[in-house]
Amino acid sequence: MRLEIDNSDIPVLCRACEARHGGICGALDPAELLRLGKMTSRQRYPARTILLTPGEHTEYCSNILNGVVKVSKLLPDGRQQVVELQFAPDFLGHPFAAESNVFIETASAVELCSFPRHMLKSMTAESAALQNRLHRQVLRQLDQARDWMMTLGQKTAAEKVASFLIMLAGHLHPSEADRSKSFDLTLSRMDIADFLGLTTETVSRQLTALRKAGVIHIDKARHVSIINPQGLRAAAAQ
Amino acid sequence: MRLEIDNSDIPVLCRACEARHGGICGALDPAELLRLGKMTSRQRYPARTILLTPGEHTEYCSNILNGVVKVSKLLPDGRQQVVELQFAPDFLGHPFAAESNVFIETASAVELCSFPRHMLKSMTAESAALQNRLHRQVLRQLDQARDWMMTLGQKTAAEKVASFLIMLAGHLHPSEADRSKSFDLTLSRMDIADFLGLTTETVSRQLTALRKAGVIHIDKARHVSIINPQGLRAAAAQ
DNA sequence: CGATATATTGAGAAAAGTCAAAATAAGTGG
DNA sequence: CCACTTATTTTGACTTTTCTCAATATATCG
Repeated sequence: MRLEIDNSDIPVLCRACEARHGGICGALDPAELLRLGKMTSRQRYPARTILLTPGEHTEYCSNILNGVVKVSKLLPDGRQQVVELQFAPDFLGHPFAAESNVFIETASAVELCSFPRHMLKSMTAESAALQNRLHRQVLRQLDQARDWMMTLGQKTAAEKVASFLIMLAGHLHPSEADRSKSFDLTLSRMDIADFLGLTTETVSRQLTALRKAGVIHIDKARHVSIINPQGLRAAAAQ
Repeated sequence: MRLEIDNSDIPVLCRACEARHGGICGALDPAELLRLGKMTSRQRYPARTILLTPGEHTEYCSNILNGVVKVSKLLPDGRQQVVELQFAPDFLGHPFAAESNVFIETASAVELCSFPRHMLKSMTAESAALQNRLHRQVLRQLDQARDWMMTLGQKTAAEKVASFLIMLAGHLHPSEADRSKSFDLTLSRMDIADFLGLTTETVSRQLTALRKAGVIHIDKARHVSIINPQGLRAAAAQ
């Protein structure tokens, strides 16, 4: 049996999918993929689209195909904490609960592959590998959340901003070597501040300090190049 | 068939276990419980026992039967962030990885029910219900971690301390009504500070402020009674 | 009861926040 | 493409919060 015969069983949508192997779909065999593919729709959202608000019900889950998604929590008085940034090929949504307890918004232009939650439910019941993959992603998310708790609770403003740049560079350019990374921030100073537990002014001042120290270069406020990765790591206390 | 016949299949150890129904064992049928029970040992640890350090390998997982377990992360320079407090009947350990990336220590006298990690691995492969329960616990832990990120990033020292007391009261007296809760702090001021991203002095000052405001009563530094639960919630910004 | 660890309190220093203004970037219609 | 408007970012001066260091008080343990 030739490979392309196998491949022909895979939905066209999935064959071209950048996220297929890394995301939860990597745990599915062609038959399962076909079943899921029939219920799936691919959608584009511009930056700053609200995808879900706390208390809102949804019957859909998604895979992130590209772009950055911002997950945050709100206090009654309006204070906001960004609790996670999600990148392709992350799974987005709650496999068991219909009601969201977080605020989910696109931070850049985003493409999602969405499918009904009940599909996920029935497929996890059949495929231990799928549930395993979902389980592992949540463990990874928990670990990241804990790392961020360390940043939020113990680090100084300068260390927080440096840590943020390192984290973002790692997600946007996972394969590249350390030196001279260059990327778009996507998030506004306000978003970064809400992620780091700082104010926009403090974020701006710390970015300026890193720039003046020759560690990074900033172009038009949103585009960052890391000139001295080692210096940045030192500034992040890592 | 009488109930006690069913019950006789359950290991003696498990029959008397306070955590059986709430913890992961609640997902197991008597046969599975018996299999796991044979590999299980119940152990007591005094307060401040180090259970696992970052990088250390372990081939065991546990259920917490009672007591409080402190999970923390360390920075190279010694700064510490407590990233979670775990209570009975939580599952303790990583179902997939042998190497720990956190520092785990008992915060009070603790009783654990430990079993080999490979047992968990083989049992999750067979029982979707067990994997599901583990998966749900991690989702709950992630949600708690996110709530704590909000506390760490956005709240003032006063709000952090009030939030901590509410959280602890909820875990130590889950069934009781709100009014006049009374409990032991278990953690030192240092531990609380490392959990809240504050210093011991600030924690102490904020506790004193709550005491002087008539919201709580403190006895011998470690025993707290909540006099005005509503005032405490208001102080926590929740 | 004394010794040691833990917690509280006070005074001054440092970090980050607030408010206001200026500078830069982005969006819009001619 | 440019001028104009609006939003975002940066910078400065000052305030507040929390930290640091030191002293005192209180608990815990043998």
